[in-house]
Amino acid sequence: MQEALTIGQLSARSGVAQSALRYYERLGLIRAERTSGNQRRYHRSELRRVAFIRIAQQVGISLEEIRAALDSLPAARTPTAEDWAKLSTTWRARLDEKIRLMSRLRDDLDACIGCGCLSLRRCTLYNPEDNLAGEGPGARLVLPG
Amino acid sequence: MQEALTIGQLSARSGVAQSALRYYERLGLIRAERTSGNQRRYHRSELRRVAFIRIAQQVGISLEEIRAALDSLPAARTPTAEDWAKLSTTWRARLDEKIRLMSRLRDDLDACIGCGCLSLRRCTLYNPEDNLAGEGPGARLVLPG
DNA sequence: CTGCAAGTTGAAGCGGGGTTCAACTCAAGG
DNA sequence: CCTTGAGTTGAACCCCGCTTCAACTTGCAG
Repeated sequence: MQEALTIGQLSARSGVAQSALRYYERLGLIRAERTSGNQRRYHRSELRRVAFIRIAQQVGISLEEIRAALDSLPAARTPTAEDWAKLSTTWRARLDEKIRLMSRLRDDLDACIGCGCLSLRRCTLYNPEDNLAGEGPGARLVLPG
Repeated sequence: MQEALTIGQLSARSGVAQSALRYYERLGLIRAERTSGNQRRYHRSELRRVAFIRIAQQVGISLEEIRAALDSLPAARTPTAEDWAKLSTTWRARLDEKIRLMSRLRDDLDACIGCGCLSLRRCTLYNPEDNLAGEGPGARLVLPG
């Protein structure tokens, strides 16, 4: 098993179920060669792809988006450290954005806890873009009773 | 429309589709009285519940969990500011935890970008609990080629 | 050569979070 | 009244990310 990994090995090493690996293959996220007997054999570099997929998922990226990103890797050669780093960097930006949003949500929530409000119309937490303004009487800042 | 809201009004004010509101009702997340002609009429406090639901969803909480949390609200009276604040505070903790996890993910990703690695076995990013240790040859820290 | 674990496939199922549809009924203004 | 828009229902459907199943076939150790 020096060169190629069986699906069982890839699964054990990556912690991803075999069924999920086959599913990823169907979606074009990973690739496998076949033995004469039609069994999958994975190149070691697929380990890295799988790792990348799981990490991206944790960042909240859909499999379709991940596929698109992976498609940008050079097909001709095994991706280098720089190739991966480049992709990771774009994930890093996504992560930053997510963290930023969640932090804001938290801060807004703090403000709302202060007044006990969860006002739909005024609360930045629920209505960040203020796109429901001018709706008539509207919710009040403080609970009626 | 001083006292009760129709489903159309609640939908417009909350930005949540009518179908979703009916769905939430089926799941026991919100309630409605009925007119003599069987139409839903929502108490204004339901606006607040809906706001709460959407916020909780953004934090990544399932509808079932949200239902459980909302069930802890006093059924006998309209929830007060303090009731909401108490719930919000527990969400705040969830948010903190999520932010903590994502920040760690980001820091780990930074480290990995530094070395170009996405090693399954060594990388804390992918294998935080180190639960795959001792798997044989294993992935190397630096890409083979 | 045999026997058993490991691998193969397509189709179906699942849980979450809804949307869409058909076939009605209600409410309210002219 | 009558019309028209708003509401009602259950059932069916959708997308996502998988898992499970049945019915085989391969690979390899003894």
